[in-house]
Formats: sequence, structure tokens, C-alpha cells
Amino acid sequence: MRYLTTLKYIDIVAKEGSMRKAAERLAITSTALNRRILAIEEEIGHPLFERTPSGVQLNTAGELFVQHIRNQISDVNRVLSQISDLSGIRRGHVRISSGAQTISAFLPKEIAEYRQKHPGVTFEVLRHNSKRAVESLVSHESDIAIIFDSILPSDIHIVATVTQAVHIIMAPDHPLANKKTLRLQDCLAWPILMPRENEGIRTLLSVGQIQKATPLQTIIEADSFDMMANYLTYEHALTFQIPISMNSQDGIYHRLKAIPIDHRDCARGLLHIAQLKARVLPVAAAKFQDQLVQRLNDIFPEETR
Amino acid sequence: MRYLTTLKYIDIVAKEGSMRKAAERLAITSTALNRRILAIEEEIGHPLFERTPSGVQLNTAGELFVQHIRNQISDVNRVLSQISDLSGIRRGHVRISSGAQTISAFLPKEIAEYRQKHPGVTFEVLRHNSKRAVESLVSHESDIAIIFDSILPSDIHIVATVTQAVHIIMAPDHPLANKKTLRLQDCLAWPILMPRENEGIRTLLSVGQIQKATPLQTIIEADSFDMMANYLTYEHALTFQIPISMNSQDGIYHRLKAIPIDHRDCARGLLHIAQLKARVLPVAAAKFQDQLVQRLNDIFPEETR
DNA sequence: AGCTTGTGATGCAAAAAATGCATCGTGATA
DNA sequence: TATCACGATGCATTTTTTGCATCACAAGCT
Repeated sequence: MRYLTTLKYIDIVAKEGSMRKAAERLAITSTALNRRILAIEEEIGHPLFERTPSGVQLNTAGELFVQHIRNQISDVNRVLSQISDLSGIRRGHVRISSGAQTISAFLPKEIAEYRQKHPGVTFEVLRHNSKRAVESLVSHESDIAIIFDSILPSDIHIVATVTQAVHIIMAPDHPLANKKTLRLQDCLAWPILMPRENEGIRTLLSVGQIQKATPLQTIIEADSFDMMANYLTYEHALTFQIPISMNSQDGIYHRLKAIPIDHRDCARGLLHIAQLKARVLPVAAAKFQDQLVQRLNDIFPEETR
Repeated sequence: MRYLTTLKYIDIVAKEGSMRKAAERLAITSTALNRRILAIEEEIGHPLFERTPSGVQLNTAGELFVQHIRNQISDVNRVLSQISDLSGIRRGHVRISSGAQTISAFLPKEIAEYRQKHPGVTFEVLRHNSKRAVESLVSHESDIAIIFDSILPSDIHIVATVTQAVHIIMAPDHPLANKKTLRLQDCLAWPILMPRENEGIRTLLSVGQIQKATPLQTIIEADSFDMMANYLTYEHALTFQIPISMNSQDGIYHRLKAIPIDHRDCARGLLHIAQLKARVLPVAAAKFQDQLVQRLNDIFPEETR
């Protein structure tokens, strides 16, 4: 949209922290960019940036204005895709930000199913930790965030929540594999593979460890759940996981045993689906969000609110 | 704001229903206007107007886009006044749309009090019936609406609600003046002054009349509550009113008697304070809204939700 | 039927705005 | 102290926008 160019420029300058860099990225000269910024500041009657010798930085007014700009741009895109909808086909783009929990097992299936119904819709899945996921909502980098075990600020709207008990994962021939539930002290005797990415699980576990003074024998910290899951077939070790990350249909988890930790040792985590408050999602994103919520209700009927 | 000119143009054209008229109002030539419209339609990839020999009219895409435009313009103004706030003084403009209920007695006091705290804030009070009040919110003509006894569509957000029992108003020396409550049949013997503007009261009363088959003897229908109130000092007649319309401090109602109608004969009406959903109000409007809600809580502590 | 009136669209020239180049002044940095 | 990268500015150039004159079309009126 042509009339939004100046706004986009401001957004980029804010992100780059320098007019010249922003100009380069925008493929225009710094002069033109500089002039646009000056002009709009003049028009607003208040500067948006603080000029430092090493670049520019948003001042308070600028922060307000940039937030507004991102809102506007999102909203334009929403309306434009709504207008495209009028011509028949549902098009659109959905941007989801999530931690590792749902990326490998849960989301792919959901996206595939949605795209089967609406092939015109494209997706963008960003792997973020909780804090970054929230930021990405606020900065309009993503439409929907899936956040595990994190307190959310008041400008985030929680659409749905599902509780997730941490499970202990092991090979099916592991000595503990026939138990119904496990205490944390049962794990002391075994080597532990600790997930690195999912800070939520670590936090939940560490609370239990400190309370019970049960130091786990961590032998490997790893990014990849699959790597750890595969490792379990070679040594009688243990790792941790939440149900949504375990794809029941096939894959490695199908050949492993998952046993919930006793709730006295490890609290259940909360998995939120969230969006930015006071924001109207594009049709595609809203529909996909509906599907996610519906699915959580189906898979975890007891744990969803 | 310069970058919004095209958007404003579209808005005006939509309102005028003709490019040439809109051009005149905007003090530009129809050529320039026409070209801007064509250009943005080109950019969107979809026409916004239907061309008829007698002018233009928004099509579906246009309706969507114009709604979006009004949103944007409101939002820009909000942010701009927020930025002005940074320089110290609170400035701003609050637009309220209300029926007759609150205009004469309630609102003036509230506005005066608010302006004492923030002299830079200006007000616009529009007298509308419920339907128009809702429309004015949707079209961004007003920020806050006060609506009596009307069902609100789903894109309107109810901020607060207070129940209002219809009262029968009479001179202090009226034979009925010493009763605690009155039945509708008590009124049959007396001439009735029926408020014309406040359709809410009429609806509430007519339900009672039909159920009880009690045809009231309406001798005067009038727009002005004050006129009717004054009339009561000359003839032993009755009129109807809700508490918020009666200024207790001084004025004519101070010299009259108000007795609630028995709830079996006339249901209590609901007075809503409402705004457009998914809209962030400008600081001034939001603060004033807070004040209104607070005040309703103070005056009608039992009836507010 | 013919005329008038009002509508939006378009070719072309003039006016206005945005852009790019060269350059300045200014703090931070080595 | 020299250098560097930054944002600001004067001036010529390019691009965009505007206004005038005019067209094509449909409706209402005589």
C-alpha cells in the first residue's frame, strides 16, 4: 500500500536504529528517508526519534507511534485479505510463534489439516521462547502465540489454556516402565537427558528438585527432543516431555513409554494459546486459532479451559 | 496527517455519494479526486465504489475498507493526542451520543466536573435515539454512547449498566403524592403527560398497559421534560421519568414528587454506557468514561453492574 | 425525439513533491 | 589527532499530483 510507505519507513528505521542502514535495506538513499522522517515529525509536531551520533532511537512519542503503525499495517492487511475473500477463494497468511512444545508434533498436523480446507493460506512458524513469543505478538511479528508455562502481561489475551503434566520418557524395556506414576526420587538412580529449549519443563522440574533436594544426574543437555528420544533406545536413561509434544500416531514416541510424574513432585504446566489484546485477527488466523482451540478441547477434554 | 488524505477522500466520497460533490467539499477538482480513487482501487486490486449515472456508492469491499479507514483515523487521533499529552497538558476531544435521559440533568454536571480537572478537553454531545447512537459509534462519529433500554448489537461493548425504575412524577400536593409506590391502575383516573423523545420509557410503559389492559389518558405528548414538569404545577396530572433524568440538586424536579411504579406493572429499564468493541478510546474519552461509570456506581450503588 | 444536466473517465501541460548527489557539521573511536 | 559513521541541508532532477478541457454516458425534462 503506497500510502503506508512513510509508516513502513519509520518502522524499519526504528528496527535498524540507523537511518542509513534502514535506507540501504529499503533500497533508497538516506536523504530521502531522512526527509520523510523529518517531514512526519514536523507534521506530528513532536520528534519521534532521538538522534545520537551512532544512529537514532525511538523516544516515548516514537514508541507510541510505532506501536500504532504496526497496528495499522496489520489491520490493512487483514482488510485487504478480507476483500480478496470476496472474490471467492480464502487467501491469507498466518504467523504462529511457539516454543518447541508444539512445533514438532502438534502444529504440523494442524497446519496440514487447515491447508487441506484452505489451500490459499500460507503459514509462518517461528520458534521462540516464551518471552520472545510475547514480544512477537506485541510487535505484530506473529498473530498467534503458543506459550508454555509463562506469566503473560496484561496486553496479551489468552484464548485458551490446557494443563500439561510433565511425563518421564523411557524405553519400553526400562525397569520403571511398568509403573503407573513416578516420583522424582525414582529418577535419581538413572541418567537424565535434560531438554534445553523448553525452559518451562526445566522450571517446573527445578522447583520439585529444590523442594525435595533431589539432584538429578543430568548426563546430556540437548536441543532436540528427537535426539534424546533416540538415545533412550541405547541406554536406560530418562528424559522429560509434555503430552502435546508426543505425537501418538507414529514417530519415535510411539516406541517409548511415557509415565506422568507424581503431582507432588512437579506441578502441571499451563500451555496457553494467546493473541494481542484489542487486535482483530485476519480471517485466516482467526479460523486457524479456532481450529487449534477446538483440537485442544478434543485431545485434552479434561485439561482445557 | 498528510498520509491519510487519500483515506479521508474516500470517506468523504462515500458520505457524499458523488465524486464531484465530495471534490467541492474538499476544495479540489474532481479530476484529482477521481484519480486518487482510481489509483487506490488499482492498488487494492478491487473496486471500492459502484459507479452509477447519478454518482457512486460503496460496494462490499468499499464498506469493509471505509470501516477500516474510520478506525485508522480515530486511532491516529488517539495516538496524536497521547503524544500531545507527553508535552504536559491533557488535551483532547470527547464525543458523546445520548438520548434525552442524561443530557439535561446528568451529563452537564459530569462534563463540568471533568473540565475543571482538564480544561484542555473539549466535548461534543449529540442527542440521538438508541438506534442512531449505536450507528454513531460504528461510524466513529462518537466515542461513548449512553443508551436506554435497547438491545445492542454484538460489535458494541457495554462498559457499564445501571437499572432505572420508571417513576411517576406529580406535584407535591397531588392526592397520590404520599404513596410509597404506585400501580399503573392508580394512574387511570389522572391525565397523563407522555414523554415523546424517550422511547425507552414508552416501551416499558406500553408493555404494562397491554398486559394490564390499562389505557392511560394521555392529554399531552411532549419533547421537553421541563415543559411537562412545569405543567404539573397547574393541573393534577402525571408524567413519567427515570431517576437519572431528575436532577436532585435543584431545578424543577426538586419541587416535584417522584414515586416508583410497582415492578409488576412496569419493568425496570437498563441504561448502558457503551463503546465500539475492539476500539481503544483516546485518553480523554477513556478517562471521562471512567468518571461516568464511577459516578453511576456512586449514585445508584445497588443498580449498577 | 431531442435537449439539458449531471455523472465519472481521460489526454495533456503545469505545478508540486519526492528523490539523489554532493557536502556540511558533529560526536565517538582508535 | 585523524578517522569514521551518523544525521542534516542546498540544489538539480525525476516523479507524482493537480487542473483544464473534453469525452462518453445515462436520466430527466420539454
